Amino acid sequence: MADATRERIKEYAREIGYIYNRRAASLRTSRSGIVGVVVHDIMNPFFAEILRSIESELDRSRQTFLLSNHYDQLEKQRTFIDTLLQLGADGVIMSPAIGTPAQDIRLIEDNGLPVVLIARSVEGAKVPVFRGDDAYGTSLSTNHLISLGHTRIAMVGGTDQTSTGRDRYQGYVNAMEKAGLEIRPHWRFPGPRTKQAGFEVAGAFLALQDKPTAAVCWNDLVAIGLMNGIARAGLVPGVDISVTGYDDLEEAAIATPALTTVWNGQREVGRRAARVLLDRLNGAEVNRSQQLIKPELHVRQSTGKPKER
Amino acid sequence: MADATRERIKEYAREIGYIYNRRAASLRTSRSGIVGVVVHDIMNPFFAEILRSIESELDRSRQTFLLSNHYDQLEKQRTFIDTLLQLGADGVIMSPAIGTPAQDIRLIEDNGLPVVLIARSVEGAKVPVFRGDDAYGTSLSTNHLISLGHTRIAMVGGTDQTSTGRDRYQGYVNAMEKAGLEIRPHWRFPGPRTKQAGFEVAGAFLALQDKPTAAVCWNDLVAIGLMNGIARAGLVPGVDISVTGYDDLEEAAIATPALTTVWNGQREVGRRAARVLLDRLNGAEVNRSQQLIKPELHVRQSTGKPKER
DNA sequence: CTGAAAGCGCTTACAG
DNA sequence: CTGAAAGCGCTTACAG
Repeated sequence: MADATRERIKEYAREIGYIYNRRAASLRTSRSGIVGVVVHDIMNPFFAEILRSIESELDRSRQTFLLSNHYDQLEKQRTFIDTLLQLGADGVIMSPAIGTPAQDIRLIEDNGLPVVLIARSVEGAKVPVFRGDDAYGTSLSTNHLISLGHTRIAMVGGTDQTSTGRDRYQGYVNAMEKAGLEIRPHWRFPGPRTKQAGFEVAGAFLALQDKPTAAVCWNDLVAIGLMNGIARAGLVPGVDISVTGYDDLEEAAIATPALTTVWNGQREVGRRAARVLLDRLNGAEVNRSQQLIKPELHVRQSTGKPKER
Repeated sequence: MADATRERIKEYAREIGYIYNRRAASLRTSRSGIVGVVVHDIMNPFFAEILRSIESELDRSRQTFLLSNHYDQLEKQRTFIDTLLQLGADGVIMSPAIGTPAQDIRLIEDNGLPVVLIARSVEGAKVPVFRGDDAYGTSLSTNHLISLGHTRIAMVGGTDQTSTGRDRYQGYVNAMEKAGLEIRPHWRFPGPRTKQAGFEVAGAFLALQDKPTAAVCWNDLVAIGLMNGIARAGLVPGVDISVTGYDDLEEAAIATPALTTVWNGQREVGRRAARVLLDRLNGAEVNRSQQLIKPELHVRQSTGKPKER
């Protein structure tokens, strides 16, 4: 068939409103052009920034992406994975829910869907993982505070239930120990990773007898919430209490005061994860190991010398 | 077949890893269980809050939702709609991109997908619309500022290209005119609806000879950005300059100072839009008119009496 | 009531 | 090289 004829037919098809049926095609070819993306919560700007770069990467390969939040509920995650399998998705990018067993990852792969993990790893799962080097990251911010002269430093937000949480805490502990500083258990405020949570910690934090002069926060949201709480109590963040964040969201630079934080390479994580998945879809053999993206400290106005020594 | 037998078979199917093929089923029944949701940008917490309530509503009916951002690009929106048609989606909930013609909505409906609009309406499209009463909303915040004694009031952020933008500006104009106050063109700062944009307006705003004592902002993001900019310039928002937001995001209550804003019923919008779509999917005849959700003023600390008269 | 057959709209392997 | 047929995995209408 001549190209001109082909074009004329396409033109005519468009005219009469023909719609290509992807279900039928997919049934026949067992390729759907759908990639699943599962994260904790798209309302979290950290994931939103990752999603954007995944989106722009997948767009180029004309893959449709199917998004879901699992809110750290294994059940919700499994339901979504099931939906992906039923729809014949081609692959999955996921930030696994807390407690995801390696077995769940295996099951997806056994059903023919390549998996790429982001942000969190799963012990024992043999798939590519892209995440920041969290322990290194919090050691950067903790060391920065130590070098300013702080000795009583708190850790606010996060949980021990994720690899990220454990690593970020470890980085803080490493830096403190290396500097010979004391780590008091009640200086740690575990909790959700939201502004609201940071805001709510402020009261307890400021009421401590042996009140720390600085806080390493789990992420920017917690840090901004904590700063809001400190400001609400009539103190000045960055002057009375130094605060560091994590992620370097777009918002960090315009917070008041501008937030000292750790750039976590979310753009990079999304882009690389999407590319590796596309490579796997094209049958390429890829590196099934953990790829740590090196974080960087961005110093702004929320940290300064301690007021009292 | 007895129920017990049916259960045993299901059990066995699960055991051997049987996966129900929804593409095949959908090909046969022409029902896919997929609902498309298109918004401007999921990174915007306003849409994120709407999406949450849509999600929880659709979850109950076991509908999968396929999400996409159009970033106000008609082309991106059309591509996504095309994908939905090809996948045989059952319906669409959308916040239409700027410039969406009624024809585009018709085309979707003609292909058998019921459409429900949220947040914005499309002139001439005969489909249900759920949005806040924007003109009424900004008149609430403007009147609040007027009653505090402000006479020079600016409008920051937004665009005339959307029904929402025009209505919010109109509400401000109405309130100003009713109070016999002057509306100066350079007191209007149109612009994107982001924190960044609000932050960047602060400089020009504060440099005005006839500087307003208050600003009605397009949404909470713009308001929080503007407040950050005001604080960065050494002034105190809520004392030196009064600021109002719009939406009442979760964040508004923990901003510094806590933001006076207009609750915009995003939960309500999402919930009702999802329900009406589900009703349409079940063949029910629904009200194809615009449903305005009545906004409410939430007064907090970012507004006060004008400092100078 | 039960079971085999037809058909949804594609793609691909195969016969002519 | 071209065109008709088979088949992906379901559901439903129909014959027995």
